[in-house]
Amino acid sequence: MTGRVVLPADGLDLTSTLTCGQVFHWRSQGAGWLGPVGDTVVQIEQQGGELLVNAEAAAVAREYFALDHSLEEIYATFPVDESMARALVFCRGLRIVRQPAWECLATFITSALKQVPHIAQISHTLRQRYGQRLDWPGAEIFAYPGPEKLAALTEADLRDCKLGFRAKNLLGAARMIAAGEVNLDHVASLPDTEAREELCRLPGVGEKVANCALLFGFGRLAAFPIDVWIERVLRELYFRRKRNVTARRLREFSGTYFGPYGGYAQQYLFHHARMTWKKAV
DNA sequence: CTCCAGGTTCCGG
DNA sequence: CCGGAACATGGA
Repeated sequence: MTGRVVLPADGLDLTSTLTCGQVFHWRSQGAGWLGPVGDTVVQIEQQGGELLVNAEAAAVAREYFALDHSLEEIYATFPVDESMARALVFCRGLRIVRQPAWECLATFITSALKQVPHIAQISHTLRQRYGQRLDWPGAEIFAYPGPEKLAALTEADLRDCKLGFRAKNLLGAARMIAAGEVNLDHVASLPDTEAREELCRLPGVGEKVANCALLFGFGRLAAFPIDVWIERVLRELYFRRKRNVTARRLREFSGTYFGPYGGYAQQYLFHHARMTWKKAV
């Protein structure tokens, strides 16, 4: 056990941040959490308005948990309506974290048509079989395998990790990135629209997965992923009793109505709906 | 046994 | 542009 450092984290809700479905590999450990961020092991625990973190991971944690995001300023941009207000009360303190781009993108490629626990299982299997073992006493922690590592595998290898039809997509994406056909560093330098188009060149990456990657892995806080849950939220809370509301219409609405931090609004609506609309998985 | 899950892609109106 | 169907796997 290494020394611990205290980070001021006023207004943070660590638990909802790590369990809201933006990231899938953190393990509950005592009163806190243990997991890798890139190739750094982070052991973290919230005590009131402070975070206790292992000293060598302090800088990584500060960046990852986006402690520089001013939540109150973000909340001030949310649209004023009853649904948004309920979600905010329920999720206050939830932060959009800054995930390493590749592992975020890859994880959401494997998320298609899967429940959250399954996504977590796939992530763990991939890490355990093909990721680098990180040095941490008393626990086996693995980094997410890089695109070059996955590119060298076969589709059968990945299907054996229970990826199903997603195996071909993850493999294809890894190979395109490993070959330099798509460069994630370049994507990071592009405006939102162009970055999204570039990501959509990868197999298994459509609007939704691209927006998840942009929001959670590229810090594009306006990106608004529309999945089955958010589509229900939009249709039932914002288009109640409206006929013929197309996907395009929902996309246009969500792209403007929720403002410059639409991604935050999206995650709050998503988490709130999932936790309160019965049978929370 | 049937249904659905943080979708994408391809196909026919 | 829009609605349907196929695609793997596991849990309810």
